[in-house]
Amino acid sequence: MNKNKPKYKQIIEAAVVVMAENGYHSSQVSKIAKKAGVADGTIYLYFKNKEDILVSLFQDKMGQFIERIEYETTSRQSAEEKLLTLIETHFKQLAADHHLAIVTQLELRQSNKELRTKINNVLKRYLAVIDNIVEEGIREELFRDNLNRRLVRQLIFGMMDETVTNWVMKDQRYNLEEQAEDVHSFIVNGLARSRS
Amino acid sequence: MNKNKPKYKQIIEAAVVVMAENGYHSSQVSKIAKKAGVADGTIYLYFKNKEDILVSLFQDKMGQFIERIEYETTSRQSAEEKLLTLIETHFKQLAADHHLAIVTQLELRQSNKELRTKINNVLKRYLAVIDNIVEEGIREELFRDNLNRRLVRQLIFGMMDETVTNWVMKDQRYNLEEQAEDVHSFIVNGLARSRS
Amino acid sequence: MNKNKPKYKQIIEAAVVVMAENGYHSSQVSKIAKKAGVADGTIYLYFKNKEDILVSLFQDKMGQFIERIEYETTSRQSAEEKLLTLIETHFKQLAADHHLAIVTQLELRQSNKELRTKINNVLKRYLAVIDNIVEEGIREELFRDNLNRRLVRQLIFGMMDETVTNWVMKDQRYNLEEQAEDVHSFIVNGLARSRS
Amino acid sequence: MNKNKPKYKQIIEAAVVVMAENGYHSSQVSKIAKKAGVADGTIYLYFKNKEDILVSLFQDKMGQFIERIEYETTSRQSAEEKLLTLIETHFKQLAADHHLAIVTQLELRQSNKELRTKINNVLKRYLAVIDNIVEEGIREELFRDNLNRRLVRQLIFGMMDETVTNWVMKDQRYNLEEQAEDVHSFIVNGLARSRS
DNA sequence: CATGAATGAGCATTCATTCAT
DNA sequence: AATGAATGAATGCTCATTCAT
Repeated sequence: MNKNKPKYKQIIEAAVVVMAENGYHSSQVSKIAKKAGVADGTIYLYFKNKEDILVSLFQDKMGQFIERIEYETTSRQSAEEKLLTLIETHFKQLAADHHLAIVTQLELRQSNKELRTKINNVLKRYLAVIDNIVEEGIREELFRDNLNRRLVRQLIFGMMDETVTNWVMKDQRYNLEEQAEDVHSFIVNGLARSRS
Repeated sequence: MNKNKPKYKQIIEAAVVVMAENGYHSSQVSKIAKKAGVADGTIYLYFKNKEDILVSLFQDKMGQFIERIEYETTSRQSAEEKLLTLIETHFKQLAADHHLAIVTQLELRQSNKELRTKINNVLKRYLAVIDNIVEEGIREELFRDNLNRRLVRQLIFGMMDETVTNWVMKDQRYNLEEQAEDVHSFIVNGLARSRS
Repeated sequence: MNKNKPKYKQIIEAAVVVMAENGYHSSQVSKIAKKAGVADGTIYLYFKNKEDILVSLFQDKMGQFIERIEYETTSRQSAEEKLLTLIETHFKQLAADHHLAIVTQLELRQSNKELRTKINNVLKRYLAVIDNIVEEGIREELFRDNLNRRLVRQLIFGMMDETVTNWVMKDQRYNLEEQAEDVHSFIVNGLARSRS
Repeated sequence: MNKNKPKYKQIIEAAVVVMAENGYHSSQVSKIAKKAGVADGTIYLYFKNKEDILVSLFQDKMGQFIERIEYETTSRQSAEEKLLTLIETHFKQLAADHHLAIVTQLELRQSNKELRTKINNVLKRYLAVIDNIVEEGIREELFRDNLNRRLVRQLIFGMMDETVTNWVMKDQRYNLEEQAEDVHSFIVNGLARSRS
C-alpha cells in the first residue's frame, strides 16, 4: 500500500504547508514537489492527480482529527460532557495546527463542487459522531426529540465550523478554545427539553 | 451613475446564471457577455475587471436580500417573531432563486481570500441585523445575556448558512423553508434564559 | 480644407504632447481626443485613422521644420556657411521643442514599416535641401565630387539624427546646440577636396 | 547553463526569421515556437518572457557581430586600415544575413524605450571599439584631437547605421558593401588633421 | 458637425500531466 | 522507483473604429 510509504506522507505534509502559506490557487504541483523534496513526476506515482492530493490530505488529516474526537469523547459519561469534549477537542486541534486550520477552513473551500462533495463524504463520519451524542442525549432525556435529527447535526457542525472560520479569517488573533463553553451552552440549551 | 443603466443589471443577471450553470471556474467573461447580450468589451464599461463583476453581484443581490429581511422583520412585534421571520425570509429568498442560492452558497466561496474579504464586509450588515434582534430579545428578557455577543450572531448565521448549503449540495431536493421552524426553535431555546 | 480648421491643429498638438508624455504605445486615440478637448469620434472627421494622425503630425511639424531651415540657409553666402546654419537650425529647433524632439527621435520610430516609409517620404525634401548645399559646395570647389551623392546626403542626415537621438536618450541633459560646430567641422573636412 | 542548449539557439534563430518575415508586432510567441519546432510553453523554460527573447537575440547576435569586428580589425596595422575593416565587416555581416539586417535596423527599433535602453547597453561595447580606433588614429597623428570624442564615435556609428538602414528600407536592392569605401573616405577625411 | 457608447478581434503566459531515460 | 524536460490548452482585457443620435 502506497499510503504507508514515507514519500506519501512527505507529499501530504508538503501540500498542507504549501497551501497554508501560498493559498489554494498558488499551490502548484511543482511547488508541493519541491517542498516534499521529490521530483514533479514522483507525485504521480503516489497520487492520481492534483485533486487526489487534496482529497487524500483531507481524508488523512480529518481521519486523525475525528479519531481523536472519538477517543476523547468516549471516556466521558454524559452526552452533555461528551458534547463539551467534542467542541473543545475540535477547537483545540485546529488551534494547535495553524496550517491545517487555514487549509481546512479557507483554502480547501476554494475547490470545485466535485472536490467539495468528496470532502463532505469524509465529514459524514464526523456528523455520525455528533449524531450519536445527540441520540445519547435524547436517551438520557437531556435533549428533546422534536427536531429533525439530520438538521440538528448539521446545525451543530455549522456552529463550530463558522466559529473556527471566523477565527481563521481574523488571523487567529484571539483564543479559539475559550469560545467552546459558550458554543456548548448554546447547543445544550437549544436542544434541551422544553421547560415544563 | 452606471449602476442604474440597464446593461449593468443585464450583466449582473447574466453572471448569476452563468456561474450557477457552469461553476465559478468556468465563468469566462466572454460567456457572461454572451449571456448578457453585449460584447465582451462592454463588460469593461460597467465593471473594472472580472472580480468587480462578482463583488458587485454579491453587493447588489445581498443588498436586496438584507433589505428584504430588514423590511419583513421590522413589522414583527417580539424578538422571537422577528427571528422566525428572519430565518423564514432568509430561506424563502434563496429557495425562490435557485441560481442565486448556488452562487452564494457554493460558487462564490471558490473565490480567493481577497474577494472573500469583500464579501464578508457585505455580510457585516446582516450580522448587525441579527445582533439587533438578539439585543432586543435580551431587553425583552427573553434571551440571556451571558454569552459572547459577537459569537452568538456568528453562531446564528452559521446555522442558517450551513442549513442552506446542505440543501444546495443535496441539489435542493427537499423543502428548505420547512426547516425554518426547527432552526428557530433551536436558536430561541439556545438563547433562552436558563430555567429557574 | 480640413487642415486649416482649428480642431485639426488642436488634435495634432494634442497628439504631440500625449505621445511625448506617454510614449507611442500608451498614446490611445481616446487620450489624444481628451487632451484635444474633442470626442473620440471627432478625430475621425479630421483623420482617416490613427496612423493618419501620426503621419499628418510628422508632415505638419517637419514641413515647418524644413521650411525654417530652407529660410535660414538661403540667406547664407557659401555652402560651408549654409551647412553650419542647417546643422544649427536643425539642433536649435529640436532643442526648443522638447516634446517634438521626443516624438520625432524616439516615439515615431516605434511605428511599423509602413508608417516609417511615409515618414521617409517627408524627409526626402530635407535630403534635397542637404543635397543642394553639397552640390553648391562642389560647384564652389570646396567639396570633392568623388563620393556617391545619394550616400553623402544620407551620411550627413545620419550624423545629425544620431546626435539628436543620443541627446534625447540622455534625457536632453546637455546642450545640443554646442555640438553643431564639431558636426559641421567633421562634415566639411570629410567632404573637402583632398590636400594637394 | 541554458544558453548552450540547442533549443535556446533554435528559439533565437526562429525569432529572427519570424520577426524579419512578419514584423515586430506580428511576432507572436506561438509563431516563434512553431518556427522553432517547440511547444509554446517550452519558450518559457529558456526565456523569462517575450521581451527576454528579443533582448537575448540582440545580445547574442550583436555579441558575435562585434566580436567578429574586433577580431578582423585587430590584425590591421593602422587606424585607417582598422576603420576600413570595421566598416567593411559591419556592412558585410549585415549583407550576409538579410533577416538579421531587417531585425536590427527596422523591427527591433519598434520596441519600447525600456527594451531600447537594453539594446543601447549592448551597443556601448561597439562604441568602445570605434573609440579605440579613433584614439589610435590620434596617437598616430592621423586624426585630429579637437573634436568631442563621445560625439565622434556617435557620428561614425550614425553614418554606418543610417547607411545600412537606408539599404534595408530600399529592400536591400543595391550592394551595401560597395559603399564602405566612400563612408570610410568621408570619415577619414572628416577626422584628418587640418591641412597645414 | 459632434458625440461617446458599443464593438470584438487578438495574445502572452501558466501549470497539470506525461514519458523517455 | 524516480526524474524533470517538454507539452499545449485555455482566457481576461485593451483600444481603434463605427454609427445612431
